[in-house]
Amino acid sequence: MHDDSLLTIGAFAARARLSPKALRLYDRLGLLAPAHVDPATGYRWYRTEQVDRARLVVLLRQIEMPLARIADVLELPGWQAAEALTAYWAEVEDRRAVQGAVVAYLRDRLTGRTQTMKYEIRTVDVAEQVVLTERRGLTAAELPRWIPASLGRLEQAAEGCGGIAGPPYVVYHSEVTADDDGPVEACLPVNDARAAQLWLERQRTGAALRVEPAGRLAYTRITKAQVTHPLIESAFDAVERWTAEEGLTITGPCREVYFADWDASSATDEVCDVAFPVG
Amino acid sequence: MHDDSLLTIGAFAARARLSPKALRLYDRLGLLAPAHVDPATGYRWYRTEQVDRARLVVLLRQIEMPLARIADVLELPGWQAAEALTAYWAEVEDRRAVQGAVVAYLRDRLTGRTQTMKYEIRTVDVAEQVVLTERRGLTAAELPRWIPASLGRLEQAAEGCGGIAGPPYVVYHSEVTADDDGPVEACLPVNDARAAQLWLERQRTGAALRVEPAGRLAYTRITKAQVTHPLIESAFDAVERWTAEEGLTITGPCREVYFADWDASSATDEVCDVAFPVG
DNA sequence: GACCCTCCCCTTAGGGGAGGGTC
DNA sequence: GACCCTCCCCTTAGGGGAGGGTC
Repeated sequence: MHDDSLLTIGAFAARARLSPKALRLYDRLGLLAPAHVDPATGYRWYRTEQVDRARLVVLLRQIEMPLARIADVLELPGWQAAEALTAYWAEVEDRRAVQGAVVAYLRDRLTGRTQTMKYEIRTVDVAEQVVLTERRGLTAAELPRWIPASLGRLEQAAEGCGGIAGPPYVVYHSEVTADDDGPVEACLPVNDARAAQLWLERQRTGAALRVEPAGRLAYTRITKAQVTHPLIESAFDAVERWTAEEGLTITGPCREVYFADWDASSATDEVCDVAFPVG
Repeated sequence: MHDDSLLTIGAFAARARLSPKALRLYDRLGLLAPAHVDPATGYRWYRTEQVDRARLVVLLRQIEMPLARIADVLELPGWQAAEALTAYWAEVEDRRAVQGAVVAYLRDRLTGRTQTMKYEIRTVDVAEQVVLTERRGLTAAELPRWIPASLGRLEQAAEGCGGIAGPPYVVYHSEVTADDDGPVEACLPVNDARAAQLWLERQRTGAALRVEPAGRLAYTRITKAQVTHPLIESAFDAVERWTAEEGLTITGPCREVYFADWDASSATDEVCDVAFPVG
């Protein structure tokens, strides 16, 4: 009746190393339709050449790519498919890097705060700076949205103020607790203080201008994966403990200095200094 | 009516950084029961001290630990909880290592068999060996179960044959294809050929004794993550291509030599040599 | 008015059947 | 007799409502 070279669903499944159940699903989703379906019996018949495509699906499922995304990849020509694969895997690895940081934090916490996490602490002397700032009372949950938005506005504004003179940073004027945050200040050093003054008077935005005094910072450098609650707290804790051990005094509120391009960084790239002014 | 220090589900959720929906689920699963439930209204009331436990659940969910497993971890004392966490994460990393190998293979395949995967090929001269063997026709799907079972039996048997004289290996007497495998032979070198002969006559098991002639092997060393279809095929391919390039001739069937303790190895440990006899 | 309650439906990728034809 | 078909139910960790009380 039908072509002898056609395979039943069971035979095809065995060749492709997957189950008839899976094949019926892939058929229904349009991912891998049988070469022929008997209109009377509903029997599915597959062609031997379809095994390659089926095997590819099996492999992509092995790396847990969702079927919808697999469908997209299957439509792409080879090299673009390889790029899509690479992009997908990069997402997976980034997520895993963040999770790895969480695991490190948890291990510490569960073993009873033995704090085995290692942070390398350094100090740096910074000169006086004129900074454009925005200030606001925020809860911890609002921070991840507000910080980029505020820094974005400040960068925009800096163009009229002689340009950006250094990396943006965020100052936490009250204790960084998880339950409620006090005033938070986004800061961006600018080159031209007088232009900034004039600009502010004209614009009447929420921004302000102030002078950040020269001083010494104790800091530790962390990766993008670590810039998240509650991980980042353990970095702050580490700097605080270190200053105490060194006999230094904390002379101001803690801050995060974002020295790298956030969007261009991957989870394991260092992007931020967690710092306290010390004396 | 109720204690002023109690929190509503909404307030508690905000502090713990999760949703009321999630809290109701955790309540139902017995993972995190409210301190008090009003019998008349069904309102859930949480105590402030419960926030820590809730935060712990949030962190464990961030690393995608299943709720059932989280429930177990929560019952453990601190250091054991840390061990359970470590065990869980090791599983995750192992799975990811295997998937990483699949990604590498796929990248090659999708970019059109440019075969960018690098295998370091070496040769080694092996002396004549007396080996205890089991032989059987198997499909690829049956291999992962049969190999360890067979080698287990041979190890058992080797005790009566002067002990194990070298790493076990598996010989594929027909082409290693995915669709159907021909005869496969599990081999274990033993020290005492005469004892083995006597032992075999007494036992009448499925095992046999033969002499593996001395010769040269071309091989590449692979990790546990790579010992899986279809990855391992690309390793065999690489060895085959290398022998052709070197002007060598393949003089016998290919084999896998398991030189490391399989169960004690992690996914990224090297465990196996993929080899061809060459002349 | 804002908050809380209990259903109920939905999502992913199939596996495990039941009940009934088909090679 | 072994294989295939189409339902139908089940699993995870919640999110999105609807409809109706509660602070």
